[in-house]
Amino acid sequence: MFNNTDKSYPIELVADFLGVNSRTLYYYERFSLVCPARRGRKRYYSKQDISWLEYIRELMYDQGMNLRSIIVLIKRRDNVILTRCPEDVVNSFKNYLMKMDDYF
Amino acid sequence: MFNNTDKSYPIELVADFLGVNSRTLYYYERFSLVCPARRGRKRYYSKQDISWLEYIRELMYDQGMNLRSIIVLIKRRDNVILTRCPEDVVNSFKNYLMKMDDYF
DNA sequence: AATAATTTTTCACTTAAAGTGAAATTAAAT
DNA sequence: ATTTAATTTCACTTTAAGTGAAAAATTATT
Repeated sequence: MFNNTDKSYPIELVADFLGVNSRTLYYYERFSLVCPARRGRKRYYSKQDISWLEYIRELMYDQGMNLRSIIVLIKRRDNVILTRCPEDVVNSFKNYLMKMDDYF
Repeated sequence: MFNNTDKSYPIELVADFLGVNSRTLYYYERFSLVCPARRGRKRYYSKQDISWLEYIRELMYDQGMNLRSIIVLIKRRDNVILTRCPEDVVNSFKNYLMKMDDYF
């Protein structure tokens, strides 16, 4: 139907699919952990975004990582992360205005 | 002076060396993350205990892991862990009375 | 033995990360 | 213009990790 990088799924659907609150997705977005497309003001996520978000949950709940350490891996361009992390997320960390630092 | 597994260092010295509060070491002990010897009621730690504790701190602060996930790795007998984790700690997880579960 | 000193234990507290509920705001649709 | 729906804001909750201080227990000293 949609290809992997087509930003087509609205936030409620994604939240529902992942079993998380949509506020959690807004929360992740503050750290640029995911970069949905905006059409109008609505957010749309790709399949890749969704599996990346699933991977984040796995890292957190199975591997016991926290958001900060996931961000560190993205900044480091760690291989484990890069195979899964959408390009737009990686790019959002190019400007070394470090996302997390505003909030912590 | 002492070999690697000699339990010879008292808690205050270890806490001091690691830059943590001694209460933190008691806290880790509740989860069997470290098993000091007791002579009288005093605790004594080995060199291996100390470098294992250092590794725990590294996992937590550099790798962003949490105590629960470190415990999961010990239970899994994960290779990364087993090379560092003292035998008595590994053994303390043999009885599958899972340490963490009483408290969480 | 009595007292002092030290270690351990307990209890309740602090801090920070992660997440969330609900109202207010803003934009889009009718 | 009014309704509808997504977003934003604010303050709150929850949990993990850690800690301060007093109480209890043990060991050492006089």
